[in-house]
Amino acid sequence: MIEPTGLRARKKARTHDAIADAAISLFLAHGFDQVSINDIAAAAEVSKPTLFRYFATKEDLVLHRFADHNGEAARVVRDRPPGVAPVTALHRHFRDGLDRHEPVTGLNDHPVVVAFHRLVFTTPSLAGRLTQYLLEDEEALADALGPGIEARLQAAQVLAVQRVLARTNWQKIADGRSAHDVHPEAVADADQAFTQLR
Amino acid sequence: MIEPTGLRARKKARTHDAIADAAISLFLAHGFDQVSINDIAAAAEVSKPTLFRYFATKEDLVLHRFADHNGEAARVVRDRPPGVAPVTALHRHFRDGLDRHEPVTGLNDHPVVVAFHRLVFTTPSLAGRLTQYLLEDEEALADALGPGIEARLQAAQVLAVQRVLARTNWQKIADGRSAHDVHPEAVADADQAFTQLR
DNA sequence: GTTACCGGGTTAAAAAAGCAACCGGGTCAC
DNA sequence: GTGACCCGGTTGCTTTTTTAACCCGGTAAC
Repeated sequence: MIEPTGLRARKKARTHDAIADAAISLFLAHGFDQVSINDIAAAAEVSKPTLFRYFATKEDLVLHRFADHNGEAARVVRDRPPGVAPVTALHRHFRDGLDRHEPVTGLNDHPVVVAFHRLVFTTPSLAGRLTQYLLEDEEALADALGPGIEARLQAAQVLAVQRVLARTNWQKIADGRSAHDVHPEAVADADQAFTQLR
Repeated sequence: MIEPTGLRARKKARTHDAIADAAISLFLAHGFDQVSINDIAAAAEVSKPTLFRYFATKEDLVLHRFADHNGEAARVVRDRPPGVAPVTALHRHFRDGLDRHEPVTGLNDHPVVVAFHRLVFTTPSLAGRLTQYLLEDEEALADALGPGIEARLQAAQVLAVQRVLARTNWQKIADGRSAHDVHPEAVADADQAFTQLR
């Protein structure tokens, strides 16, 4: 997967990042609804149509970071080593995420990450759009698990589990505890939840 | 002269500066002939045709700084206060340049300015193109001075004087002396030369 | 109750930039 | 001497970006 490193691609990536960075820092500073698209475009030194060529909606300016994880669950299942059950692979992957303190797991106490999550969870339109992403993820995972209603159900349950685990972790950290401190509980919760899934 | 502050103009100016800065720093580091247009375009993160849309020739990458002074002599004459002779106005303007240690006067000991001048004077194609610029300047000055052969002659003499004065100043500084040290001689030389012009 | 503004989002046309391929002159190898 | 390269510079086509204008829903003023 050697992507083109031409001038065009490089500048596109830079513009994308410039817009996203400007948007998120403005949102964190003043709140989602207090910042207009025009403000962001001006801060990123880009015109409004250009901004919308990179991000379909205002919400996506925030959520593209989650979108990066789009289809991740499905990929984990598809790429699992032979002889490993799908749920086991997902379990391991989630635990790896906890160990690496990945933001998606909620187990990250970096101030900007915490602030970012609070922004998402406390802004209705963002939380709403985020669930849309989760639904797409769910569908992809279902396809990876196979045909039939059982696959669909399992996919829904897995993503529900991950969502609850992540929110629980984030809540503990938002209450002031450190990621390191929370880690054991997070692992225990995950182990229990995933074991129950089988 | 309120120039547009739109995005287009701003980015154009930035691209222009990026190309010029990349070019000059590469030229100073490795010499004019040792650096190719492709090197400069790559360093400025710009394509070759784009580079040539901003600068007509390789030489102009260096000389656009002189080009900024294009028509300056003519402007000084046109804008002189009433009752002041053209040569007097030019004389004063040159002396102001000396006092402000403007690079065009040669009386500037900043290392990159000195290196820049050496680059120009020791590279034949650059020195050649520079005289082209001087000729245009001369014509403009002649027009500002009025019609007829006398105006043309005087214009030629004024620019010749300025050129010699600047080169003399630069030579002294290239020999290791400081601009502050050379300043009195430079003023004396200028006063003598301009007085003789009348 | 319209009038007028503001915010998210779209459109069409024109400018700018990128890319690839080329030209013409020089130079070096063989 | 001819074939292969490099360099300065150009050309035509495509992609990207800007600009200004607009649509639509909400909301505040009068």
